[in-house]
Amino acid sequence: MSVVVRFAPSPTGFLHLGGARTALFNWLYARHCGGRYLLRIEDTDRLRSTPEAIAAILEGLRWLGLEGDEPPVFQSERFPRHLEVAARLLAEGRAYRCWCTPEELEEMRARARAEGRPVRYDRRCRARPPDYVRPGVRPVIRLAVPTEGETVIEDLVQGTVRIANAQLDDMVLVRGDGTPTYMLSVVVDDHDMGITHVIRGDDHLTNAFRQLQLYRAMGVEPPAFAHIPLIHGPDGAKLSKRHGAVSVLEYREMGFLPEAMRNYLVRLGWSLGDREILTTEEMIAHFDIRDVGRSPARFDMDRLLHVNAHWLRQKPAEELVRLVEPFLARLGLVLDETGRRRLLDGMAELVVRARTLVELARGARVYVAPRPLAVDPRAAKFLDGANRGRLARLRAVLAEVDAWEPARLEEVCRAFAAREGLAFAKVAQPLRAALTGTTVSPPIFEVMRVLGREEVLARLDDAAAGRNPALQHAP
RNA sequence: GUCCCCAUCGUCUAGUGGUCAGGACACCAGCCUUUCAAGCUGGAAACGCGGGUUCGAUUCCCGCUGGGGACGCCA
Repeated sequence: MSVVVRFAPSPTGFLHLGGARTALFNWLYARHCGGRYLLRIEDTDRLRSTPEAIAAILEGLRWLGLEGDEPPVFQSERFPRHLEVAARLLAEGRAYRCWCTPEELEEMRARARAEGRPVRYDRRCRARPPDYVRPGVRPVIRLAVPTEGETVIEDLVQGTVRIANAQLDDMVLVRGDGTPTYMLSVVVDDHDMGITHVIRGDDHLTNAFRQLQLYRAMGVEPPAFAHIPLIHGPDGAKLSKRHGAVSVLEYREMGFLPEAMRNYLVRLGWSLGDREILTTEEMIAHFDIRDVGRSPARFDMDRLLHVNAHWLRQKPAEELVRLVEPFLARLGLVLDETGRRRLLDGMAELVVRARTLVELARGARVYVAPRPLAVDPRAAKFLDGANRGRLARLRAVLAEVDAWEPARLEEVCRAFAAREGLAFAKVAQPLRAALTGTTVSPPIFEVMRVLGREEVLARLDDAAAGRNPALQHAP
């Protein structure tokens, strides 16, 4: 049997990390099995579904490389089919009209809760004759589920889970306004789309029992279920907005790489021995939904940063330049030919100091920012009167250096420090401040190499003359 | 309240009826060093508790505790 899976987000918000991981697991399972991975937009709640959310979700999936193998199915376009199934169930006596008002249901629930009974619909309308009518009320259609016995699910992740049918509700299939509910739509669509494996968050586990009853009522074979644990925040509660960024697109803005996101996400609940770093090919080769653990994982930003730093370093310099350009633009920096050349040349020493593209852009200003360089407060302290004079003397020496390469430059600078009666560090830090505008940078002779003699001399002139403005915004 | 799920270092996890319980992130120390990183070396750090079963339980069973999830004419 060929595997068909789907990712089915409801477009009431953005694609969050949990959804992204669910999509990833579906995608990996399909790729591993040589099956198909489909997308379905669950927009049955017309009031809360928005085009913006649909666009954001698809964009998030595109960024992560988890687009569907076929164009997405929009659930709302399949209403007629859903209603047709409901009508059939009604005709067959497997479903019935319920004339209870929301107020009555609320009262029912309140009383059940107060008395410590399960909070369920009491099925009072189930026994009414088919021609019963209650004036002024638009009935809903409910599924008549067994009240005795138990329902068992052989979940690929959760194992055998059983629940007493008394715990089940006669769920609403069609609302009073005649529109189908999620419960009905999901089952009909999964069946019609030929879904063989439903892989989703374990917040849906209890729904699965109800849905199983619907499959039976429809007389069709249910898919296999795999309910994966949710991602929790650092405090252990279900990941939500109060934990900070949850939309995957925010992670793109923070300078994370899609391959790093996939690598981080897949290791939450799934592992391959001791392996922490995995290529997408390796994931596909080894992933099995059956190996996913049952305990929920907490989101850990430090770990994500570490994984991202790793994948950043795998990239060739050319690609990093391309990737960092938009982040430079945000800092108000435009890449001209000189900046591009320097960035490419100095990238190796920049990337080991960055965990994200945002940090990379920050480090890149040394090669990209125009003269006279803005200087941050800490660097400014190194550019006092005494040091300016010293930098002017050093400038004269550097102007005459025979070979402009790091080892030679270091020799010359060390000799200069000795002549000034100073430890080398006392010369290096002011030099760094003048050349980079900061106190943190790649090795100073590397910076000089990349910048070239002319630019170095010009920056020293700026510093000696006190031309550098203060950096306006903290880098 | 009812039902369901979970439980190995702070975090992500590996693992076994007998292991020095392994790795990674984070943390600490040292080396390197012109700053910051990276890198290297070392360190601290876990089987929630109580009962069983067993020659022997982190591992199997039960209970407890703790955590999470679901209980909508939301999805």
